[in-house]
Amino acid sequence: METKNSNYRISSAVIKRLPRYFRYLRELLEGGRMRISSGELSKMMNVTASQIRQDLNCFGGFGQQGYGYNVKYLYGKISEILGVEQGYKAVIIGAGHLGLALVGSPMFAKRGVTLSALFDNSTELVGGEYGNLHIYDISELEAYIKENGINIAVLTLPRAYAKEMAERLKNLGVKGIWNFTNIELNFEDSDTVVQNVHIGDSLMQLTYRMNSNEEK
Amino acid sequence: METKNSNYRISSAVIKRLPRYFRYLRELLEGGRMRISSGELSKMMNVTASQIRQDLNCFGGFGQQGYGYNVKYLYGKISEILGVEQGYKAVIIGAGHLGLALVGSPMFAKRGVTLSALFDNSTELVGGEYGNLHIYDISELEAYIKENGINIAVLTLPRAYAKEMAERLKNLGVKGIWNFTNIELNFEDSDTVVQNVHIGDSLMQLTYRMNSNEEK
DNA sequence: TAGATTGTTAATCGATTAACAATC
DNA sequence: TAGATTGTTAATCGATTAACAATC
Repeated sequence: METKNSNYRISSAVIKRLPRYFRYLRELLEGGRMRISSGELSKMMNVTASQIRQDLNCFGGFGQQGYGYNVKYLYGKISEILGVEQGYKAVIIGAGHLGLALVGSPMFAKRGVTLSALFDNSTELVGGEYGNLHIYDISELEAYIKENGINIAVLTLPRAYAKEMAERLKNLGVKGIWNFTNIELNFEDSDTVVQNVHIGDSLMQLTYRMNSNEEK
Repeated sequence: METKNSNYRISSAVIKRLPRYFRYLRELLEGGRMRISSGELSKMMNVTASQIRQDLNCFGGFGQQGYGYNVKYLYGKISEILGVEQGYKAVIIGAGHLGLALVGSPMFAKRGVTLSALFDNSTELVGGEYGNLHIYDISELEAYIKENGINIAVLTLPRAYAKEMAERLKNLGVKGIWNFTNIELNFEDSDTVVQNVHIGDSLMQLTYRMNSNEEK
């Protein structure tokens, strides 16, 4: 990427905000908007204009004084930063409801990730199709991943299998694991990164807020 | 709740960490562990002991000098803070794969939330059952929610319906909306709280990290 | 040119960590 | 009592906001 300062570490506070910029810019783009100022975007997103300018400047000067930001250009830059242009390829491991829900969603396509196949260990499911994706037996995992250059594995299998499966995937050279089991996986110092999803934590934030609302 | 300082605002940094404490404490409890020190917990969780003590002290002195924290007691306190003891009752709106995946998960039960029913607008699904839950027609929503004292609605319906449905729920007096559609809902100054889940943001964090890993 | 808005530095604010007295 | 570990204050660190010169 030819953005500035590729070396110094971007704070995780900034990283967590990037996907939200991506979403808002996409909407602006789809709405046919050509340009946007940090001031106007800040109102839409309920953050300060200062923060937006600071965040973007971690990666480079994407705007123009007196003009603002070109929506299409900025969207492209953010996409680049987030790896959307990399054309990552993913498989889903576990063809239960959650796996199938993910197949049915436009989320991956919008983010430049191509879903390639499903895997399961149930003989009932294996051999079937869902949303144009074939469901393979889990024993075919090694061959499939190597042949198809898969970078990402989505874990939607029972948590009991998660750790073992993650190891297997790391050894296969899969570079990203998106983990929906409620286990916290992590590979320190590995070049396989794990993103743990704790959907229950979100439910807890909701109930916390409901609860503290009530006290007033 | 009889914890200290119920009045002053807890920072959102702390709130976001609470569910993780809840998870770790639960595991300790299930493992039969009686007590834990901030030092040991900090090693398990990869945070500083200082942070743990600070976080817990926002709500009260749950430990004991020279001893540490009683696991069961602390778990109880955290549960209280997070609203787990409130016995919230939830319905799921949208009986697609995502909705059904949630029904099948122990997540709600573990967090003190009782799933009560599913709603959908598809005549094929309405009248059916899934995981002991009845699937009602969406037209029955008003009556059902009032009769059954539902506090939480989980939105797993197509995003096009989300905004309208959220309004409807707010007017029905539902106190919490857990929104899985990719829309950002918010009710300022309402006593209905919305928790937006942006699962795609998590995917983007994964691809960001994969991408920045590659640059090295 | 004048107006607008960025990029960036400096100031502020808040969150994290360190340290230690209190106390079990 | 001695040892351990909390609760809490103070110090540090980092993130956010404000301000403004640069510049389109």
